[in-house]
Amino acid sequence: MQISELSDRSGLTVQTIKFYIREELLPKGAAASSTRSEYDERHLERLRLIRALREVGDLPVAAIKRIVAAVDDDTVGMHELFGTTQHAIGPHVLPPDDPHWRAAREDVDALIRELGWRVAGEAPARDLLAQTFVALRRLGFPITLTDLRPYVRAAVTVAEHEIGRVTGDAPRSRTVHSMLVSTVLYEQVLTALHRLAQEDASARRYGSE
Amino acid sequence: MQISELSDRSGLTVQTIKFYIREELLPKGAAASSTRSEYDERHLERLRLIRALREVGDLPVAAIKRIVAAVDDDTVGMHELFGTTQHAIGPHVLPPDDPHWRAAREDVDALIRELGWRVAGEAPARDLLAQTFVALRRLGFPITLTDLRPYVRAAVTVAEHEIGRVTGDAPRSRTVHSMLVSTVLYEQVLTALHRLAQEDASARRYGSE
DNA sequence: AGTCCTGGATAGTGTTGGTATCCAGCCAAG
DNA sequence: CTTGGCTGGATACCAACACTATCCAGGACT
Repeated sequence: MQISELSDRSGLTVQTIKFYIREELLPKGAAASSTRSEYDERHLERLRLIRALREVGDLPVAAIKRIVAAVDDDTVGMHELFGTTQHAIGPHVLPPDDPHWRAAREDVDALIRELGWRVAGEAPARDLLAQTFVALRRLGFPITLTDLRPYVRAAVTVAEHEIGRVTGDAPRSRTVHSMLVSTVLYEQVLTALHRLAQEDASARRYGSE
Repeated sequence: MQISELSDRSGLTVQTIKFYIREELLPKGAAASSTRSEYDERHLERLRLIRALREVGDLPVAAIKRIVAAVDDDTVGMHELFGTTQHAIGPHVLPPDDPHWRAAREDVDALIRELGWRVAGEAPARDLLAQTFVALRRLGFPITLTDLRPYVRAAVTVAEHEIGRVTGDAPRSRTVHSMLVSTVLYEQVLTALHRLAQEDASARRYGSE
């Protein structure tokens, strides 16, 4: 397959594909001559993955690069890939040395301990949650454990469902894709349904007609 | 209050505040002389809101501008503000004229009809969901209604909780803030907890030590 | 009187994610 | 065996975004 066919089938321009090769998101094709390379289904599949992570997951190119590097490394296990992905999707806020921030971060850590969750200490999602706590407090809407309970329950239910979906004796590449799909794409599914459910609830509460 | 005090108390630089005034996110202060203006608590509150929407919600400045315009317009009701916010947060993908896309979008519309949800036909979250469906299919992980059920349940539970939190006989500005907090900030709470719960589930499933 | 701060204007910066061009070198069709 | 189109590879360019830096002259405080 030539690059133009790869372009047609992936829906990305030739320039963009070249760009992804330069950025090492996509391996180059097998050189057939000095001005021609051969691409195969694996390239197409990789492009589909890249496109999903970029367009749906809105991940920066640098994050995708780290993810595909882990995908291509057979020594990386499922749980490690998970951590890599979490680090890649961020957020990449370096927490300011602020007492409010430290307090919020401590609340998050306490919550996770209390729930008995096994989560890496440096997981970026801890910072994301802490950052949100700080903002909520600044706005005069302090968060309470009671407020959090429905979120925790929802998150647990959904997460368990997702990990169950990944499990299976499929080949590694399939399992790996499944994991990325569960974390990155289904996060969007949850977000979208959350927004839609909110609009419905709002319509019920405030809507007249 | 001078602009320097506003800067200190909001944690934003003077330049940034000037920039927000230029961009009409923040009204200018009351001119006290040709080179001095007076700012009050409302300016500070507005800056806190802007900061939360930017840093936590990651909303573009243009979106925040539309939101605060609706906030400041007393004729805009709660549900309208809701719609404005949803449009502002996007996504702003103009759906391609693609049969796969149209099919996915039809699936989304059918799902919403089936659930009996009252959601605007042009709600961007419909497109977000459809876009995700397309990507999932392209990657060979088609979604089924069964897959979706836990997400729907989680979304409904959480959304109901949120709308309940907004309700109350507080002054409009408080209610309006509450609604924005619920939609933009609690979305991040849900996302963060989802990621943390996933990591825990993954650790349980794959973790050795 | 001197120093600092301010509003307002204009210009510049760094990052991100591509696009656009150009150049030979090939390859296949006529 | 030439001609037209496609290629790999390199370089330059671009637009959007969210600030950031400078400059200016006019107050204000000390």
